[in-house]
Amino acid sequence: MGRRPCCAKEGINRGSWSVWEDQILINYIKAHGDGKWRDLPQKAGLKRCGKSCRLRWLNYLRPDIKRGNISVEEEELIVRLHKLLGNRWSLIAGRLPGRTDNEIKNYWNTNLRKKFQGKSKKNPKCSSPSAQLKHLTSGTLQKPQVIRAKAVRCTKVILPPPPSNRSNDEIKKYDIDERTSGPQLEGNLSADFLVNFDVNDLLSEFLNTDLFQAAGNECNNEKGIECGPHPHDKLSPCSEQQNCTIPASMPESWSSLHPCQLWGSENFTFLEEEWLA
DNA sequence: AAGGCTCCCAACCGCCAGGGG
DNA sequence: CCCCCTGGCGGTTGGGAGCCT
Repeated sequence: MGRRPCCAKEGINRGSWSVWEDQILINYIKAHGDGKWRDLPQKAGLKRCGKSCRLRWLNYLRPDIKRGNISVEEEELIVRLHKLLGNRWSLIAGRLPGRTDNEIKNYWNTNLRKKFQGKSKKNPKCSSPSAQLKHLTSGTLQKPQVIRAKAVRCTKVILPPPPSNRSNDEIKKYDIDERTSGPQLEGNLSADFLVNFDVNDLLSEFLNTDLFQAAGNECNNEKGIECGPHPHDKLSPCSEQQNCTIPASMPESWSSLHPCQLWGSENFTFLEEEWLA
């Protein structure tokens, strides 16, 4: 017995969506919310597979989708994140607000793959970033934790909780710009949410860029966030009292990779909203 | 002008993980 | 446990647009 198809193939529209189909879907989701994709087409009166409706909504119709060309900053970010994460498009998309995994995947395949792949001789053991991750986690760490990361849409920088001895004003200052809102790691940084791997092995190139060079001892990043020790501490050691400067030229899109996110001293600690051990 | 070719990207497909019964 | 359903992910496809000859 084979896999049950996600929907009946007969009487189902396929291919490009028409304007009126889009409108029906938008209206339905506005009224009832998304989810329950299997039932949605019937309830909404669409002759489409539920999966197709989901895809259309997530990749094209959502109001927060950013359309238009990928900027230079976004492209740089994609390239760096691809080096770091490999073909984990949803994770990469999670760092680019308004961009979808499909869009980034397409952009990579059409514009960047030829440009950036096959340039360097690869270590066969570490032929891809994910392979590197596996290699690192199996070899250098006591307890490998990475299996799969659930992507989150990047709308807010994740910070460790403010030190408890701060005043209210200080804590307020510590918070992130209200322009961005969305998922934030709350409470304690549980080990369940952390994935550790050696920054020097995996990320030295990534971090050793102009954007991530420590430029001083005072934290004067544009959001006024006080930072703790950063991953590039290893590259440019500093004490807990010494913080790092984010260059003013840092593109907005890079805020999703604020070094505060990359928290840790012994190992580079990469935070995602959810890691499944 | 027209036919062939290439590129782009929306859409599809199969697989997988998690949750609930 | 096992099975089924659902949502999510990454790889692939194919139609249309644009370019070239």
